Amino acid sequence: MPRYNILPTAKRRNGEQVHPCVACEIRELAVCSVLESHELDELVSILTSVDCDPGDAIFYEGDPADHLFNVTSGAVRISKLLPDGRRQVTGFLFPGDFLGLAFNESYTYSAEAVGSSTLCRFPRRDLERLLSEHPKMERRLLGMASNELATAQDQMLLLGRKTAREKLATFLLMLSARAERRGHDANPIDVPMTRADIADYLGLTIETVSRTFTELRKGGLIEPQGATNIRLPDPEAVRDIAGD
Amino acid sequence: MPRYNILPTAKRRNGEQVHPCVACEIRELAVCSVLESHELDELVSILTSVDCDPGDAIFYEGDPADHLFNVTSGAVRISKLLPDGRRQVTGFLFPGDFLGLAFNESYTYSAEAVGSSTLCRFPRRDLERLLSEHPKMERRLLGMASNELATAQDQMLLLGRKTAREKLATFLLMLSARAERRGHDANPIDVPMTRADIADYLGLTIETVSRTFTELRKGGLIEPQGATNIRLPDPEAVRDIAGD
DNA sequence: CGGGAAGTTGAAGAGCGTCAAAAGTAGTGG
DNA sequence: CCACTACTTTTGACGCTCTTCAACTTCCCG
Repeated sequence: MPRYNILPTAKRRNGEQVHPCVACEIRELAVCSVLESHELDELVSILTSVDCDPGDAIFYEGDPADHLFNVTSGAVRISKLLPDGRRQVTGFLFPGDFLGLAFNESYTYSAEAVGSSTLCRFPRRDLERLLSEHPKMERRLLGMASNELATAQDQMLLLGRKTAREKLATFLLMLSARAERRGHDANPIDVPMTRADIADYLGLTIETVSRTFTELRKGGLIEPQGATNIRLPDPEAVRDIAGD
Repeated sequence: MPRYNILPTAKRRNGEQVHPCVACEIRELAVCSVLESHELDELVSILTSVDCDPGDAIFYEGDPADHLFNVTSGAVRISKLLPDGRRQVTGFLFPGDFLGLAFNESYTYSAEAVGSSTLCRFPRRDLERLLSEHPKMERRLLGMASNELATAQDQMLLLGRKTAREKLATFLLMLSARAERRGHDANPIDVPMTRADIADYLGLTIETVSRTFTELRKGGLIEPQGATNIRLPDPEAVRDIAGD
């Protein structure tokens, strides 16, 4: 079960109390990047911090869409189910990513924490009011939505037309690129999700994912460094396999 | 080759000259729905009408993204290619749908007319200026983008987890629902696209699409009424097959 | 009519899924 | 620290859905 907290004030190294958003490491990536320091106060006033353990549900498909979120640490998995249990993971969200941008009354997908994660939660009504008062936030959100749309189309190309090998290669490069965008190392890649998550994201089974990882490892294209860490000795070779 | 025209004024039945957007049949579905009559003038001043024959390219993946579009008649196909020619159709657009919403410098996909189609074309710079002056247009666009995202996720579920049979059934119901939303009949469905388009949209081959159509026809689930028309004798049965 | 594209059908094969079992990993408590 | 359990991952054998390749048919437009 997620834990909901009011946002604590953060401390600078010298002990000075500062606005929590000002200390937020991923603010530049999030919606908040367009707000001035004094405007952040309005955001904080409607915001709750949410701590999640691995596997915690943030919301389920069909739940009333009362809240919007911003991932601040960890990783979140977005998924949809067919009635018989087949699952499609439609995306992984990382710090800075926005969650819940479906202007319907209900969520059309489920969201769960992959590893330990934290999120900023905004009541939808309050955020919508804030948005209409700050068109630049709306513009920022439109930009983020456009990017998500482009990502979704890349994923459709992957799901519809790529082989298992190409899918895995593309997946690893995606993780690498997203880590880099958040200021982390691009190369030894952190892979926090399980085989089941990866399989459901790539439209494969866990067995095929496992076999394909083995195949890439034996081909010298990946070097596992631990349970959740993979090194790419030759990123260009992986790029060649990924295709697009 | 598409033909570019300045937007002609439209005539009411009594011969009165009226603003072309006022006569536009699909205005309620498009971005334009949020604008007052006098605000439409600003839109018309930056707009060019584009007529396309079947197969005409509207733009290609990689082209500089200088224009945005609104489909006003016909149908448009959005697609991406892999270097070796494998193609994924990521969506079909119908009257009222917005095209080009990728705030990058280049288009990340190609757009082509499926049948004879017309579009409203806006220079990107001009439209962006207009958007920043009319936050309600921006809000409308954000809403449309959210809907597209939800559609994209449905399509990922289809591509990653559905069988050929389920894919075809879902596809037909999608066409039916979209026709209805535009005020057309939901049941004898107009299917203007080729087997190749359908195959590349559903992540299948043309042969599998053809075989599956035959199978559905022999099962009494669809009744072809002509080259581009299909009747569903029992829509509920099709819904059962579609799954979600 | 006639020619080219679009669609259908058949036979064979590949890639990935399914089922099953073994091996590895993590957490828990004595 | 080790044993016990539960879960995740890997590996193997086999089967099925969909693809590939090929031939044939139908449709359409000059």
